[in-house]
Amino acid sequence: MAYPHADIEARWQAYWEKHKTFRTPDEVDPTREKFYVLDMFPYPSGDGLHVGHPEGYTATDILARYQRMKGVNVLHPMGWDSFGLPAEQHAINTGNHPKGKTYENIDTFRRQLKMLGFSYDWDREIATTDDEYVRWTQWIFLQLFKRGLAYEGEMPVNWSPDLCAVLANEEVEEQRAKGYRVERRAMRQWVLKITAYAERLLADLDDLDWPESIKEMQRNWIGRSEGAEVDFAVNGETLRVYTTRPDTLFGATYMVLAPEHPLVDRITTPEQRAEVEAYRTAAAAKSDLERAELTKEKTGVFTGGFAVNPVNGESIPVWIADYVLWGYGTGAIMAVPAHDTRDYEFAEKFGLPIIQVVEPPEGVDWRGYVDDGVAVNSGEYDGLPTEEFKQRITAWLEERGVGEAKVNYKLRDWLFSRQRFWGEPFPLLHCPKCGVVPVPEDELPVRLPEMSDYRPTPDGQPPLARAEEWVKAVCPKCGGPATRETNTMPQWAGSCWYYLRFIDPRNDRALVDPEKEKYWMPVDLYVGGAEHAVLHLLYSRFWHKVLYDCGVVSMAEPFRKLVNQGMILGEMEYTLFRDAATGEPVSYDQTTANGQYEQVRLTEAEVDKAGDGFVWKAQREIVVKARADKMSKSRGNVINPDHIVKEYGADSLRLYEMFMGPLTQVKPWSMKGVEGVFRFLNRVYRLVVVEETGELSPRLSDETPTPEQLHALHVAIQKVTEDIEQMDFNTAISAMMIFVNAAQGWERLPKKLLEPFVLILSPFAPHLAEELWHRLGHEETLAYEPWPAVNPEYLKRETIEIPIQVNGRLRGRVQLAPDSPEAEVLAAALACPEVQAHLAGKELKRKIYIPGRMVNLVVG
RNA sequence: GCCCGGGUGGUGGAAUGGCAGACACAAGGGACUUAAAAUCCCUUUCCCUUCGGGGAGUGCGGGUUCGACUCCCGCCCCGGGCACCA
Repeated sequence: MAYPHADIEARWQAYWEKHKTFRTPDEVDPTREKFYVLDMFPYPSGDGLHVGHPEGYTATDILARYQRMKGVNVLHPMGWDSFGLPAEQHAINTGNHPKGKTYENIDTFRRQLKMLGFSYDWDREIATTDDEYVRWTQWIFLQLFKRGLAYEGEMPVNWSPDLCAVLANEEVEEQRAKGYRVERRAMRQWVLKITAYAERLLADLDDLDWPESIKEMQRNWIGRSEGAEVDFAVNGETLRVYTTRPDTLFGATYMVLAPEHPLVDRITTPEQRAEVEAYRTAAAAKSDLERAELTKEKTGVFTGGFAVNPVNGESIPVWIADYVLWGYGTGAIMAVPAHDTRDYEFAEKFGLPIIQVVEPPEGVDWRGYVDDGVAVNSGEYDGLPTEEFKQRITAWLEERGVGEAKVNYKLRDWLFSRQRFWGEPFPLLHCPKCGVVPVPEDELPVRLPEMSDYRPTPDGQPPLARAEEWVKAVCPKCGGPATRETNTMPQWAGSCWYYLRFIDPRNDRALVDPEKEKYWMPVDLYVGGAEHAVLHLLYSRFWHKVLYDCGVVSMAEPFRKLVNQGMILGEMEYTLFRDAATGEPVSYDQTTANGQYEQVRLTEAEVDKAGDGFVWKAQREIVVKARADKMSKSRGNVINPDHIVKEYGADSLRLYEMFMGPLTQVKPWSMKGVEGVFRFLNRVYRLVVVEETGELSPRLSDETPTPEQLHALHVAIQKVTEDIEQMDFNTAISAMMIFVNAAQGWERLPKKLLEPFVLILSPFAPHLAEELWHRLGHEETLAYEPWPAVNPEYLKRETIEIPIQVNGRLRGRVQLAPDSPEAEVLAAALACPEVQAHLAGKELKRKIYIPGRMVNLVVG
């Protein structure tokens, strides 16, 4: 027998919808405290919701419901990141506009989310594919364009012939992992000048309440480095290099240019030309990734040219090698093999000289020593510590006009166009007379046309180029004929600013009303997966700063606090390996990568822990594989939230996902664990209702709760309150379980005792809580009932138990009043018989009392 | 290679200088039942025990402290991110 979760959940979801319980007022009251709690909105894929989604969504929902009960004005919205490749693929396959499939998927997602009882203000729902939303995405792009932050260039890009699309550097890995080919190709592209904001994006990270790991990832991505540019003379020309170690200039024994460097042509000697050309051709054919993959073995070719080192007039050979990147610094380096790992490898391979110029600490080999030290073999600079040397030599270079201090970033400009149909069209026209002209703001949005063929063209022309009528336009400047830009924006565009639109989703005069923006921003808590650590979060911050500079938003950073939920893995699986040929079981640690094995699933009962691993009970020398894997269709270990809700109810799913462990941690799914929280909810239900009859429990009473009951209740209130604030949801649930375990043993259950308990349960299991609240005699929703306050009086105990240690080992306990003076506690401790046995015949050297916690007696 | 996390019973986890293993799962035993399910109660880190208790124990090795899962030093293993950025 189980509590009627299906009825209860349907009833309260209907109630919330009918009463618009979670509607956030449109008008803002600046005097009211606010809390903007945001989930990373999902891409509504055709597969529907998976169990990973409700993890973060439940966490934010608990916070939202809790804050409402604290009287805070809460903004808790949901929407759809609805542009995306799967819908476009569907359109290509069927010839139908991707819109249809997209909005069907949204309907599925919305139904599934409502089924889980999240307290979103659904009146604020937005989709990035809505015309009204696209309008403002395009508007923001125009602001970037007008500020010179969007430019067009013939760029070497990552072209995927399978996707017929250009990918951002950041996306290459992801798409390759999915099996798509990616190669280099030069194409006309729109690029956003994110590098202009590199310094601010880096500096403003410091004040954010984000996980340190995410901030660190962004810092690494931006990759700021300080150093110097130095001019070397080659054949009367200047070869400029970038180095972070100008102090090692005396140790430069050769130079390396990127194969693409324009100087290569002019310095290559006739004897070396053929070899150099061959190397350059080979390098050009490789993608960035292929170049990186050949890391193991350095390659390069001598150009025949020599460069003169400005600090000592030495002539050193100039090589080309693909370990030097054309896109970073000046595309050329001075090589200091003694103190740079890459240069060292290269010099070793090609027999180039290695000169020590940094003295490492005592006992460390100078060869390949890359850290700071003291200068040697550097003329008048000998003896200088690295840091000081850097400054002196940079000043010297600047004085002579042969170099300067320079800051560099790894961050590249953001390749912003895609040769796809299903994205925001660029609000730009190409006019033969006026060049690139923005579409006037009052003509936005530029809508996508209806088409019959959504395929991209194999030559890289976007599908929009086929929409001949759509492409034709009139230039707003000269009135002459113009053509529309046929590239579209990447999926990131819509997700860059959606958190702003939630504040004022139906505004048709501005993307957000400034007064409302000022009230609601920043987002107080942003929860989502760590996979967006760099891309989405960096792009959003960039756009936000541009909007800040435009005066559209009032502060420089959008997300005050960020939390990443940990991934939910499939169930723990025990696998026995058998030799495919003989059928003999093979120990997992004996298996090899190219061996052929039959894999057999074992149950927990068939295995036993042995040392670090698990063995097969039937044959204990056989080690089995024990691990939980990522959920995936191919592994067949995907848990469908619909099934869980059907079987156990939404409250159980919510509660289980919060009870599994700390929110931020990776954790394996356990069906048994779901049943565990389900049993807990059943027990809660039975405190109030007699399950068989549906009648109120005869144990309920109008009496005043006993001190013992109040104590248990207020301990729970305190723990749940603290834990919600710290997002330690698993221990909050544990505290409620402790209360319910105690309550089961009580003969009488005063309503005044259960009511506050139902309230603290409500953020976690809102449907059941509403039902019980109602059954306890309330007409209205509990969503805005004041959060129960802890009464410290009830937390006090008449006596407390003090553990007594002798030499740090627990030997006994004493019962005392909590405010007993130290002397009394120590006397009781010494009098304790179990303790005395360990004191006998020894000298008492020290007595330590930690008030209310414990006693330690040190004897010798 | 570098940078972050993390390592605690059979399992998920709790305890952030003061009783290691809360809470839950699994397992074992019992009650109820014609029986089963459901429910409820008990046991459950390991080893020894004369059943009073004793000893060991939070990846490994050291250290600090009256006291260390917690702090410090060195190492091993697992997960994630970055990876020729000069």
